[in-house]
Amino acid sequence: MRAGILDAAARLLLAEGMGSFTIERVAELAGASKMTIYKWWPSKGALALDGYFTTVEATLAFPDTGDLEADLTAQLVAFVGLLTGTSAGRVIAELIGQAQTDPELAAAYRHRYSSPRRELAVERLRRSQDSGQLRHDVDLQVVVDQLWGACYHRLLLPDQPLTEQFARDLVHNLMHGLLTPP
Amino acid sequence: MRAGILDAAARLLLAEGMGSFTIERVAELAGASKMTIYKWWPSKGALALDGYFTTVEATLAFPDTGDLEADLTAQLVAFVGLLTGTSAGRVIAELIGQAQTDPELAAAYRHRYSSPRRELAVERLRRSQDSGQLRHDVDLQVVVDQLWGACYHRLLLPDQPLTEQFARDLVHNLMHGLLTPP
Amino acid sequence: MRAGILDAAARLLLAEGMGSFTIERVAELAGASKMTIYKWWPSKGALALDGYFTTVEATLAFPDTGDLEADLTAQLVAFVGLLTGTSAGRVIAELIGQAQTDPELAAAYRHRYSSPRRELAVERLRRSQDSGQLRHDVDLQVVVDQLWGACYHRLLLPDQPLTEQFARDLVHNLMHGLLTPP
Amino acid sequence: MRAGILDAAARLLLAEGMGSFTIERVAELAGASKMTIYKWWPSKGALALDGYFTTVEATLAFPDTGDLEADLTAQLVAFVGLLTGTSAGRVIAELIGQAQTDPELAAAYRHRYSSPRRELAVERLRRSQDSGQLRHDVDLQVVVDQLWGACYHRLLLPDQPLTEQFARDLVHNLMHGLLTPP
DNA sequence: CGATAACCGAGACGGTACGTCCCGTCTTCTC
DNA sequence: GAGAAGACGGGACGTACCGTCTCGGTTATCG
Repeated sequence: MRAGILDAAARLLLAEGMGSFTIERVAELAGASKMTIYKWWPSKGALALDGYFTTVEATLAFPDTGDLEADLTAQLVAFVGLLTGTSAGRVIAELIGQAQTDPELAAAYRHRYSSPRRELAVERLRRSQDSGQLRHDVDLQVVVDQLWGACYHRLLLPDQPLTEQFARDLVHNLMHGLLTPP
Repeated sequence: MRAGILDAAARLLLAEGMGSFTIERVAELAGASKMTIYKWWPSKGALALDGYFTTVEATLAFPDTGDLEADLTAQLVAFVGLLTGTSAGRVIAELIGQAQTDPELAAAYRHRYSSPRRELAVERLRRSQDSGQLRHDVDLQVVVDQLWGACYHRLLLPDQPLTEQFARDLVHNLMHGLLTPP
Repeated sequence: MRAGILDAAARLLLAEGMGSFTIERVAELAGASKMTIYKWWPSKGALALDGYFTTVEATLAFPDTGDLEADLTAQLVAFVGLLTGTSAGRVIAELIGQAQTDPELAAAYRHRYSSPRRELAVERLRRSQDSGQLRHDVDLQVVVDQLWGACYHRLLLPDQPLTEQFARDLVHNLMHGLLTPP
Repeated sequence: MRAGILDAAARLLLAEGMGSFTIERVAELAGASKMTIYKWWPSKGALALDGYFTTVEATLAFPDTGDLEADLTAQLVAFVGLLTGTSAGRVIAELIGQAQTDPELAAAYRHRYSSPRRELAVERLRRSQDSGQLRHDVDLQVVVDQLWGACYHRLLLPDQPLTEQFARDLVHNLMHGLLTPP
């Protein structure tokens, strides 16, 4: 029953987005009772998130070829591709949006998705820092916000397009700095 | 009447957040009819945004002392201060959240707030680029995402704290790059 | 809209009885919103009663031919005919049943139906008492319970059948007493 | 287990009335499973009735002193006392109310309570009829409705109060008739 | 200056979804 | 192997807002 509900939730979410995502419609689609849903998920956002990640489970493994710049670029290009090439972008944006007024969803998103991702990235960065490639005084968490956070920014506040070139620029800018070399 | 409605909207928004922000409650608070509100605002998000900026109108002028790094740091520190020191942070986060499923609000936010801000920042950056301080191959819009976008990231997905040090790190990282100098 | 709702309520009540009488179904049948119903009726029983009497409005005028015994018999025979010959019997029984746990309905039933009926009967009886036909020490309200109340008893607790003969017996017993004349 | 369930049912019924009488709450109170209850009682009304009579078991034996009028008066006064002096009145009213839409309860009430009571009364009356005190053409079942039925009427449709005097009047009216003696 | 139009408050209305409660059935696990 | 524990689909409850829609009464403009 849990599986059926999650499946129905994912189907509804991908087909119609959070705007039409309703506990009643999920229950109907899943042939389940609303009570059953309320028993297991604290909010509709939490259900949407759970349904989304259970079926989609984007794996985006983090490459480590030794060339940090290439690895980061590859990862970010893939991330941008996911956000723009599939319906994942809209769904993630709507989930994050919902999370702003749904603490349960916010917590779930953090524990389930965003924290582990940050950690993966930090680990990869730390290896380069340990090998002396990156400066030792750099707070690697900040780096994450300047790369992936920048992508989320363009996803959520789409003033400017989210392109592969954007992903490449992010890495290049941050690696080499903006200042004209002396 | 417009003024009264905007005032009521702002009061409600600051007092209870988007979760309780309802056109009916705004109408009641303002002593206005719902029809009047619908006549002037296309969605509750647009009203919330309008109410917020009409009363708060954060001005955050962009300094230009000639020292780009200092100017950016000052600006970002002030921005972080706004987001964390007042109720503006929560309100902005909830507005952006709402905008994910409210196209009217998204457009309004873009035209009214985020685009002009980007442009101000880009102009300041361009002056430094023109003067040769910044590399000429840098896309300045990307820089905006790597500074302000990173702040929004920590606002909307608060895995990591949004501190003054974070703001300083953003500028330093990006200006000088992460790579260990040869 | 009130009229449409009352009509729908009456149709549902007569067609399916109180068991299926649901505010949601009335709303659906009437093409009305549940809120509209809740705005005007304090309970589903009150709505059922209102719907019932608005459309049925049993008039059962009280005859006064001068012959009390004949008048009472005629009235009671007609009453029994209404209770057994139409669907009114079941509906009234269910309304009274519902009223046992629905104070709003109980009050409505009393003011709207049962009190005026008692009064009509008492008036007719009083005329006979004034003319000396009935003993002056008789509490006429008690008489009502011994005639109509007895019918309700057989309606609500159907151990014994509710027949025309029963109606006739009620009047005869009470008029002449049970004791063997000396 | 049966005993525990009946006890819980009775406690709940007396404490909160039929409005809050729920199979789930009885199960919880009794520490029993709902299945167990459904195995033994066909409806919640049947359970309520069973619980009520198992613990209360009003005995109200029927006196026979040879003086019919005194016996009937004593019995009815006691009956009215039960209905008004204890919580039995409300419970019985609610049970009869529930029975209007619960056939299982209606049947149970009839077999368990109302039929035997009628029979007791009829037997007492028949003895007086056999002894020539009562007229032979009187249908004794009708008499029951004109005495006890009248009390139920005032219980279920409380337009007029249910008093000891009422009980006395019932007997006197019916015994002696209403007509002014010639 | 008085008629006439626009505007706006008030709030009713059909809807949709909410989150809760209880029904009657069922499975599971324990004693 | 009976029974507690409780999950489950179903359906109604009463509430909150949505966005649309009349109503009147008050302004404010124009004849």
